[in-house]
Amino acid sequence: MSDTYANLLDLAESESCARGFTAVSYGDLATLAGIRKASIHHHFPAKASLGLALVDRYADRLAGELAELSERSRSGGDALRAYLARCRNDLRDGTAVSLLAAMIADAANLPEEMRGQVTRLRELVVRWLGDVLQRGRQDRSISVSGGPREEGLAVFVQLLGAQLAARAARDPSLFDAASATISARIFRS
Amino acid sequence: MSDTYANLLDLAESESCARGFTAVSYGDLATLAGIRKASIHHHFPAKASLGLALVDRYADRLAGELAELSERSRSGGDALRAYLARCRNDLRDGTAVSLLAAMIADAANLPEEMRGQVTRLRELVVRWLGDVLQRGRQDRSISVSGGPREEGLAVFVQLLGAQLAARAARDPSLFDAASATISARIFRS
DNA sequence: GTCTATAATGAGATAGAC
DNA sequence: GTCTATCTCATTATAGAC
Repeated sequence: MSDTYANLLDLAESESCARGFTAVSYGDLATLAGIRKASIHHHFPAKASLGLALVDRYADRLAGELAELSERSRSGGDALRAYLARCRNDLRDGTAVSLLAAMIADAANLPEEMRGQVTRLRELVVRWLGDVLQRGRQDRSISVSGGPREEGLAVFVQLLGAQLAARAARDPSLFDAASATISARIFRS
Repeated sequence: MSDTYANLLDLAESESCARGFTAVSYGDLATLAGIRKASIHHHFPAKASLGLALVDRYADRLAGELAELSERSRSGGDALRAYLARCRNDLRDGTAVSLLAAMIADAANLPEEMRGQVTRLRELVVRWLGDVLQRGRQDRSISVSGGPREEGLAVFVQLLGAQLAARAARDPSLFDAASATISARIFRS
């Protein structure tokens, strides 16, 4: 794994969060990386292989980060708060969303294999959110009316929509307004 | 009524709901309409003009439909239920979303003028949802904890996320699962 | 690993005949 | 209004030199 390889993945991720994987071209990446676009084919023969490498790397990182986030949090409420902050942070100045949100928005134009990975990633996050809500209910930091699984999915899609609406308006504060009810509805204390 | 013009808009709308406006080409539309792509330029000289006509026509139709939906509903709860059914119906077999959702997902790649129209459309719907929640609170068909405006925005982005997640998975039932908490949380009776 | 050069395709768009 | 023909440009991708 050369520097260029990882650097190309970094650039592809950043650009995909801003405009979607489909809109990112080898020409864009070549310019950003300071090499020629033909050179990118040495690392990623086809664009689908770049996409797969991108989502696979992200899946590993996300699973690790969520696990770490659970461990570090002293309550389910803390973990959920940290996840909210993470989503908010991915918005940058309102020109981007998290990679998972970007891929869900763009899924209809993604290679089939990539779309399957996106579904698995969504299920991973929804499951994690359900666990966090369950934990928060037990430690009394969270109050949800429905079952943790369906509430986890509800939180996920609300944050997904909030991120995409904020990017569309290029206004990160829209995310805050659109996700405020999660805090208001769920957190105790 | 004129034939090709309206037909092209219909086809562009249908394809945009499935794959996003950016992914729809003159070549696609020409094949679907049974004409040559050069002929499309007679009706829409540039693709941006097609996009503008598309979103403008949708804005008119949506405003009318929402107003009619308010009038026909006997309570705020009924109006919200009808809106939920409308979103669900736009999913078709899980391969599409409502045009507004599709444009928000694709906004980063849309012509600037189109993006402005998308923002105005989003504000229109969020305002309508806020009014409906307010009305439902007064007629006691709806129970919301927060203010109608922020709850309206929350409902909007949850439905936005639910639609896009369902399209990504090509599974319309995912929309049902992801929007179930709206009914559970809000409706009285 | 990166380069130049070059397909091969498909996109949006224009000119002008009918 | 629709056609053929053509243009320009961007895209993914390959071959082969260095």
